[in-house]
Amino acid sequence: MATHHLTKTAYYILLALSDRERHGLGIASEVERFTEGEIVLGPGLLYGSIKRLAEEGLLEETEAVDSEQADPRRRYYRLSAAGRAALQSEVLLQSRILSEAQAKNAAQESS
Amino acid sequence: MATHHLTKTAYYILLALSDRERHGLGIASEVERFTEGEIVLGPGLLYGSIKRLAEEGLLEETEAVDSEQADPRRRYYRLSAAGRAALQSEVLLQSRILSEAQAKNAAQESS
DNA sequence: ACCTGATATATCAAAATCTGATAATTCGAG
DNA sequence: CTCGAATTATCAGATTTTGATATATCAGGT
Repeated sequence: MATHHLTKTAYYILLALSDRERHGLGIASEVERFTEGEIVLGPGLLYGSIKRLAEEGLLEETEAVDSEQADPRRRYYRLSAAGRAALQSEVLLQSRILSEAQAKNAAQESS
Repeated sequence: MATHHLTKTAYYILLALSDRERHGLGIASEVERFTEGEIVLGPGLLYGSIKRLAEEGLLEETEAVDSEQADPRRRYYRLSAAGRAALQSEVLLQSRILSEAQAKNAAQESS
Protein backbone atom coordinates (compact mmCIF):
# COMPACT_ATOMS: atom_id res chain seq x y z
CA MET A 1 0.00 0.00 0.00
CA ALA A 2 2.82 2.33 0.85
CA THR A 3 5.90 2.10 3.03
CA HIS A 4 5.47 -1.02 5.14
CA HIS A 5 1.96 -1.15 6.55
CA LEU A 6 0.56 -3.83 8.75
CA THR A 7 -2.13 -6.00 7.27
CA LYS A 8 -5.34 -6.15 9.24
CA THR A 9 -4.38 -9.57 10.51
CA ALA A 10 -0.94 -8.40 11.61
CA TYR A 11 -2.54 -5.47 13.39
CA TYR A 12 -4.91 -7.71 15.31
CA ILE A 13 -2.21 -10.20 16.24
CA LEU A 14 0.19 -7.56 17.50
CA LEU A 15 -2.61 -5.97 19.47
CA ALA A 16 -3.48 -9.32 21.05
CA LEU A 17 0.12 -9.60 22.21
CA SER A 18 0.44 -6.04 23.45
CA ASP A 19 -0.42 -6.75 27.07
CA ARG A 20 1.23 -10.12 27.49
CA GLU A 21 2.65 -13.13 25.71
CA ARG A 22 0.29 -15.74 24.31
CA HIS A 23 0.43 -18.92 22.27
CA GLY A 24 -1.11 -19.31 18.81
CA LEU A 25 -4.65 -20.24 19.71
CA GLY A 26 -4.47 -17.87 22.66
CA ILE A 27 -3.85 -15.04 20.20
CA ALA A 28 -6.77 -16.16 18.04
CA SER A 29 -9.18 -16.28 20.95
CA GLU A 30 -8.02 -12.90 22.26
CA VAL A 31 -8.68 -11.39 18.83
CA GLU A 32 -12.06 -13.05 18.76
CA ARG A 33 -12.79 -11.66 22.22
CA PHE A 34 -11.98 -8.05 21.55
CA THR A 35 -13.72 -8.04 18.18
CA GLU A 36 -16.77 -9.62 19.76
CA GLY A 37 -16.57 -12.62 17.50
CA GLU A 38 -16.32 -10.65 14.29
CA ILE A 39 -12.75 -11.64 13.49
CA VAL A 40 -11.99 -15.34 13.48
CA LEU A 41 -8.48 -16.39 12.50
CA GLY A 42 -8.45 -19.84 10.91
CA PRO A 43 -5.35 -22.00 11.25
CA GLY A 44 -3.82 -21.10 7.90
CA LEU A 45 -4.00 -17.40 8.49
CA LEU A 46 -3.08 -17.65 12.16
CA TYR A 47 0.06 -19.75 11.89
CA GLY A 48 1.06 -18.31 8.55
CA SER A 49 0.87 -14.79 9.91
CA ILE A 50 2.71 -15.66 13.11
CA LYS A 51 5.50 -17.20 11.07
CA ARG A 52 5.72 -14.15 8.82
CA LEU A 53 5.66 -11.69 11.71
CA ALA A 54 8.39 -13.64 13.49
CA GLU A 55 10.51 -13.63 10.33
CA GLU A 56 10.01 -9.87 10.05
CA GLY A 57 11.11 -9.49 13.65
CA LEU A 58 7.88 -7.99 14.95
CA LEU A 59 7.35 -10.77 17.46
CA GLU A 60 9.55 -13.38 19.02
CA GLU A 61 9.05 -16.76 20.57
CA THR A 62 9.55 -17.00 24.31
CA GLU A 63 10.56 -19.84 26.53
CA ALA A 64 7.41 -21.18 28.11
CA VAL A 65 6.88 -19.25 31.29
CA ASP A 66 7.56 -21.75 34.08
CA SER A 67 4.58 -20.76 36.18
CA GLU A 68 1.97 -21.87 33.69
CA GLN A 69 2.07 -25.62 33.76
CA ALA A 70 3.45 -26.35 30.36
CA ASP A 71 1.59 -27.89 27.48
CA PRO A 72 4.60 -28.70 25.28
CA ARG A 73 2.57 -28.27 22.11
CA ARG A 74 2.10 -24.59 22.76
CA ARG A 75 4.51 -22.03 21.37
CA TYR A 76 4.42 -18.65 23.09
CA TYR A 77 5.14 -15.30 21.47
CA ARG A 78 5.62 -11.73 22.63
CA LEU A 79 6.06 -8.41 20.88
CA SER A 80 9.57 -7.30 20.01
CA ALA A 81 10.52 -3.65 20.36
CA ALA A 82 10.00 -3.29 16.60
CA GLY A 83 6.61 -4.97 16.91
CA ARG A 84 5.54 -2.58 19.62
CA ALA A 85 6.69 0.39 17.56
CA ALA A 86 4.85 -0.88 14.49
CA LEU A 87 1.71 -1.39 16.54
CA GLN A 88 1.89 2.10 18.02
CA SER A 89 2.24 3.71 14.64
CA GLU A 90 -0.66 1.69 13.28
CA VAL A 91 -2.81 2.66 16.27
CA LEU A 92 -2.01 6.30 15.59
CA LEU A 93 -2.96 5.95 11.95
CA GLN A 94 -6.21 4.17 12.74
CA SER A 95 -7.04 6.76 15.33
CA ARG A 96 -6.55 9.54 12.80
CA ILE A 97 -8.74 7.69 10.32
CA LEU A 98 -11.45 7.16 12.86
CA SER A 99 -11.50 10.87 13.69
CA GLU A 100 -11.93 11.54 10.02
CA ALA A 101 -14.82 9.08 9.86
CA GLN A 102 -16.53 10.86 12.74
CA ALA A 103 -15.94 14.26 11.20
CA LYS A 104 -17.39 13.15 7.88
CA ASN A 105 -20.33 11.58 9.61
CA ALA A 106 -21.04 14.76 11.52
CA ALA A 107 -20.77 16.79 8.33
CA GLN A 108 -23.10 14.34 6.63
CA GLU A 109 -25.79 14.55 9.29
CA SER A 110 -25.83 18.32 9.35
CA SER A 111 -26.56 18.58 5.64
CA MET B 1 -11.16 -13.25 7.50
CA ALA B 2 -14.67 -13.99 8.62
CA THR B 3 -18.09 -13.06 7.31
CA HIS B 4 -17.51 -10.35 4.69
CA HIS B 5 -15.00 -7.86 6.02
CA LEU B 6 -13.72 -4.88 4.15
CA THR B 7 -10.10 -4.89 3.14
CA LYS B 8 -8.11 -1.93 4.37
CA THR B 9 -8.21 -0.45 0.89
CA ALA B 10 -11.98 -0.87 0.64
CA TYR B 11 -12.37 0.79 4.03
CA TYR B 12 -10.31 3.79 2.96
CA ILE B 13 -12.09 4.16 -0.36
CA LEU B 14 -15.56 3.99 1.17
CA LEU B 15 -14.52 6.49 3.79
CA ALA B 16 -13.23 8.86 1.11
CA LEU B 17 -16.66 8.70 -0.54
CA SER B 18 -18.67 9.06 2.64
CA ASP B 19 -19.11 12.83 2.46
CA ARG B 20 -19.51 13.25 -1.28
CA GLU B 21 -18.96 11.69 -4.66
CA ARG B 22 -15.50 11.69 -6.17
CA HIS B 23 -13.69 10.38 -9.21
CA GLY B 24 -10.87 7.81 -9.08
CA LEU B 25 -7.88 10.07 -8.49
CA GLY B 26 -10.05 12.27 -6.28
CA ILE B 27 -10.58 9.26 -4.02
CA ALA B 28 -6.85 8.52 -3.97
CA SER B 29 -5.92 12.07 -3.03
CA GLU B 30 -8.61 12.22 -0.34
CA VAL B 31 -7.22 9.03 1.19
CA GLU B 32 -3.75 10.47 1.00
CA ARG B 33 -4.97 13.63 2.68
CA PHE B 34 -6.67 12.06 5.66
CA THR B 35 -3.86 9.59 6.24
CA GLU B 36 -1.34 12.42 6.05
CA GLY B 37 0.43 10.82 3.14
CA GLU B 38 0.80 7.41 4.75
CA ILE B 39 -1.57 5.61 2.40
CA VAL B 40 -0.92 6.00 -1.29
CA LEU B 41 -3.14 4.08 -3.69
CA GLY B 42 -1.33 3.24 -6.91
CA PRO B 43 -3.34 2.90 -10.11
CA GLY B 44 -3.64 -0.87 -10.04
CA LEU B 45 -4.98 -0.97 -6.53
CA LEU B 46 -7.14 2.10 -7.00
CA TYR B 47 -8.96 1.15 -10.18
CA GLY B 48 -8.98 -2.55 -9.37
CA SER B 49 -10.58 -1.88 -6.00
CA ILE B 50 -13.13 0.55 -7.41
CA LYS B 51 -14.13 -2.01 -10.00
CA ARG B 52 -14.49 -4.73 -7.37
CA LEU B 53 -16.45 -2.50 -4.98
CA ALA B 54 -18.79 -1.47 -7.79
CA GLU B 55 -19.35 -5.11 -8.73
CA GLU B 56 -20.12 -5.90 -5.10
CA GLY B 57 -22.63 -3.06 -5.06
CA LEU B 58 -20.92 -1.00 -2.36
CA LEU B 59 -20.49 1.98 -4.62
CA GLU B 60 -22.06 3.14 -7.84
CA GLU B 61 -21.06 5.36 -10.70
CA THR B 62 -22.88 8.67 -10.97
CA GLU B 63 -23.60 10.89 -13.89
CA ALA B 64 -21.11 13.70 -13.80
CA VAL B 65 -22.56 16.50 -11.74
CA ASP B 66 -23.34 19.26 -14.22
CA SER B 67 -21.97 22.08 -12.09
CA GLU B 68 -18.39 20.89 -12.17
CA GLN B 69 -17.22 21.61 -15.65
CA ALA B 70 -16.82 18.12 -16.95
CA ASP B 71 -13.58 16.40 -17.76
CA PRO B 72 -14.97 13.50 -19.77
CA ARG B 73 -12.14 11.23 -18.66
CA ARG B 74 -13.29 11.30 -15.07
CA ARG B 75 -15.67 8.69 -13.72
CA TYR B 76 -17.45 9.65 -10.53
CA TYR B 77 -18.63 7.30 -7.79
CA ARG B 78 -20.75 7.54 -4.67
CA LEU B 79 -21.58 5.16 -1.83
CA SER B 80 -24.59 2.91 -2.24
CA ALA B 81 -26.81 2.23 0.76
CA ALA B 82 -25.03 -1.10 1.16
CA GLY B 83 -21.69 0.68 0.97
CA ARG B 84 -22.69 3.12 3.67
CA ALA B 85 -23.89 0.28 5.88
CA ALA B 86 -20.67 -1.66 5.35
CA LEU B 87 -18.64 1.43 6.19
CA GLN B 88 -20.60 2.09 9.36
CA SER B 89 -20.14 -1.43 10.60
CA GLU B 90 -16.43 -1.28 9.86
CA VAL B 91 -16.13 2.04 11.68
CA LEU B 92 -17.82 0.48 14.69
CA LEU B 93 -15.45 -2.47 14.65
CA GLN B 94 -12.38 -0.26 14.31
CA SER B 95 -13.61 1.93 17.09
CA ARG B 96 -14.02 -1.06 19.38
CA ILE B 97 -10.52 -2.24 18.47
CA LEU B 98 -9.03 1.16 19.13
CA SER B 99 -10.63 1.27 22.59
CA GLU B 100 -9.05 -2.07 23.27
CA ALA B 101 -5.68 -0.77 22.16
CA GLN B 102 -5.99 2.16 24.54
CA ALA B 103 -7.09 -0.09 27.38
CA LYS B 104 -4.16 -2.42 26.84
CA ASN B 105 -1.79 0.49 26.60
CA ALA B 106 -3.05 1.91 29.89
CA ALA B 107 -2.72 -1.49 31.53
CA GLN B 108 0.78 -1.77 30.15
CA GLU B 109 1.95 1.57 31.50
CA SER B 110 0.65 0.95 35.00
CA SER B 111 2.66 -2.27 35.39
C1' DA C 1 -0.95 24.50 -34.44
C1' DC C 2 2.23 22.05 -31.85
C1' DC C 3 4.79 20.37 -28.04
C1' DT C 4 5.08 18.98 -23.30
C1' DG C 5 3.99 17.54 -18.77
C1' DA C 6 0.24 16.55 -15.82
C1' DT C 7 -4.24 14.18 -15.27
C1' DA C 8 -7.07 10.16 -15.76
C1' DT C 9 -8.38 5.49 -16.48
C1' DA C 10 -7.30 0.71 -17.59
C1' DT C 11 -4.86 -3.69 -17.77
C1' DC C 12 -1.57 -7.23 -16.71
C1' DA C 13 1.90 -10.38 -14.62
C1' DA C 14 4.19 -11.23 -10.41
C1' DA C 15 4.14 -11.04 -5.42
C1' DA C 16 1.84 -11.21 -1.14
C1' DT C 17 -1.96 -12.50 1.61
C1' DC C 18 -6.02 -15.14 2.90
C1' DT C 19 -9.05 -19.37 2.90
C1' DG C 20 -10.30 -23.82 4.06
C1' DA C 21 -9.03 -28.52 4.09
C1' DT C 22 -5.99 -31.99 5.70
C1' DA C 23 -2.70 -33.94 8.81
C1' DA C 24 -0.05 -35.21 12.93
C1' DT C 25 0.49 -34.88 17.76
C1' DT C 26 -0.72 -34.30 22.59
C1' DC C 27 -3.99 -33.42 26.14
C1' DG C 28 -7.89 -34.50 29.42
C1' DA C 29 -11.99 -36.72 30.62
C1' DG C 30 -14.43 -40.72 31.26
C1' DC D 1 -6.92 -46.69 27.06
C1' DT D 2 -10.27 -44.67 24.02
C1' DC D 3 -12.16 -40.46 22.20
C1' DG D 4 -12.98 -35.74 21.35
C1' DA D 5 -10.78 -31.36 21.84
C1' DA D 6 -6.61 -28.54 21.54
C1' DT D 7 -2.47 -27.33 19.16
C1' DT D 8 0.56 -26.54 15.50
C1' DA D 9 1.72 -27.11 10.65
C1' DT D 10 1.33 -27.25 5.63
C1' DC D 11 -0.57 -26.80 1.11
C1' DA D 12 -3.32 -25.62 -3.07
C1' DG D 13 -6.49 -22.36 -4.73
C1' DA D 14 -8.57 -17.78 -4.39
C1' DT D 15 -8.18 -13.01 -3.57
C1' DT D 16 -5.68 -8.76 -3.09
C1' DT D 17 -1.74 -5.80 -3.78
C1' DT D 18 2.24 -4.06 -6.42
C1' DG D 19 4.39 -1.73 -9.99
C1' DA D 20 4.95 -1.28 -14.78
C1' DT D 21 2.97 -0.23 -19.13
C1' DA D 22 -0.41 1.75 -22.15
C1' DT D 23 -3.74 5.03 -24.02
C1' DA D 24 -6.10 9.24 -24.13
C1' DT D 25 -7.26 13.96 -22.79
C1' DC D 26 -6.21 18.28 -20.74
C1' DA D 27 -3.88 22.85 -19.95
C1' DG D 28 -0.15 25.91 -20.73
C1' DG D 29 3.35 27.94 -23.28
C1' DT D 30 5.59 29.00 -27.77
